Amino acid sequence: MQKYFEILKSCPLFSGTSDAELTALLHCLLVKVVSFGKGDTIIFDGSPAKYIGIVLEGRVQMISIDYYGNRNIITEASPGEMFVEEFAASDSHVVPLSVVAVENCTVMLVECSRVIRSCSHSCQHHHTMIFNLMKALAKKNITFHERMEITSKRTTREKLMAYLINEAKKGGSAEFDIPFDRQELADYLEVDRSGLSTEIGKLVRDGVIRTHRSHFRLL
Amino acid sequence: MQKYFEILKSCPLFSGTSDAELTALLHCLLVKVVSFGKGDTIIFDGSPAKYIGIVLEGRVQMISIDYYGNRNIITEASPGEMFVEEFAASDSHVVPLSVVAVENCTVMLVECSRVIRSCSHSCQHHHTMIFNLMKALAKKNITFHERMEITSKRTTREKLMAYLINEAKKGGSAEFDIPFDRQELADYLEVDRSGLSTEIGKLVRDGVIRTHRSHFRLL
DNA sequence: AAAATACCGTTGAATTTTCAACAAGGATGA
DNA sequence: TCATCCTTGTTGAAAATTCAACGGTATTTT
Repeated sequence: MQKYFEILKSCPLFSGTSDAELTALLHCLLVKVVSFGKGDTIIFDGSPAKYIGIVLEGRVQMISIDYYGNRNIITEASPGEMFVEEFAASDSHVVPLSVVAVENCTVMLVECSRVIRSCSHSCQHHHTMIFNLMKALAKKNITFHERMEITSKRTTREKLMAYLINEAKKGGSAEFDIPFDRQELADYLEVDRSGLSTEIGKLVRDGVIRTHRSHFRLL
Repeated sequence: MQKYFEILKSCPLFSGTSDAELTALLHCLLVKVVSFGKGDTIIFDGSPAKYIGIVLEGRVQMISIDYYGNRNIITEASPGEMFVEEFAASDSHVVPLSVVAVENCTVMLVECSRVIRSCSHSCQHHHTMIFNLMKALAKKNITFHERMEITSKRTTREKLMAYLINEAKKGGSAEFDIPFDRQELADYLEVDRSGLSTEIGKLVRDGVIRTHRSHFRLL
């Protein structure tokens, strides 16, 4: 557990918590640490929304698959980031998506009721965590707004450009790597993969971007 | 102000607050009550994210308009519901959308910093409000997931059916009114209005639905 | 190192959406 | 009541997306 201390301290849920406090909290919170192999499903669509997930190692994706088999990549989370906290924190008792491991990974599952309800000997920490959770939920909301800003565009080209410009802005550079392969990017942008490839080809020919695999450069 | 007491008590932010406490809080919170005419813009895209909005009368829509003039209706809020709280509660200092009055309406604007920071004489209330805000943000997150579940569908017909089935479920009846006219529904579903009308016509001919204006019935 | 697998770009046909324009039907207001 | 404005459905042409299939190239595994 000690080996994940730095990661946990970077998690927004524990922001403003000292090492000693964190140690105490981990005992109070009834946590589980679980490892998964690449491709494994960590949380199944429709399962009870009881836990807040925290990525400790590896990377996970939140996906949903519709009736026709179209996969929709909703978000992804890296070490230190939370997932499915919105479902655990609300009164919806079900997680309406699947969480899958895109690489070997280790996650921590925290019972949300333990986070939200005050316990006898560390009330101040629970107040802090509720505040942190509130902040994290607000931020996640904004992440969704950003995603919507992208996916609400009507054409593949517009979606792609909106996404790339946003990534460049986030990374602070016109040259960057994206966390998706082509199929994943298509599933994130909600478009057809071959159409996406075609559009990328056009953008390259038009001299707007350069790319190789997951590496992109805006010109 | 007294006339809005019942509405305010139904607002999730004040859940679990007594009349006396609410009166005290309103003094502490530095609120503004403002009225707008139909079509007025209540909050402009790009303005500072300082306030939490609460609808007291009328109805508001959160919209964004892209480079080409396409309107995107993101959510709408009725009396007792909050809006733009996700931006005020996070550290993003700007509201990335516009809030418009779809009919004459009155809203209350609460300085978010007053809600979040504890003040000397009513700390317990601030804890409660932070908790309530956390719950509300989690719920709003889920609302976005539901919307995404709809807009991520690839065809107009699928989007429309997903929307209608969801509305029927929410209302608990196969017969219901939607809060949109055709253009608004198209802007919510992120599709073309004429294409939407065509698709509605087909669904009616196929015997799947009946509709007149904003009234729908699933068969 | 070879084989197997996964990833990516391309193509053409079919489907769907978008766009512009128009007409009918309701609603609104003078 | 009449005139005007807004909403809705329709249509046809243009544009874009989807779908299926294939080949070449990288990556991974054996």
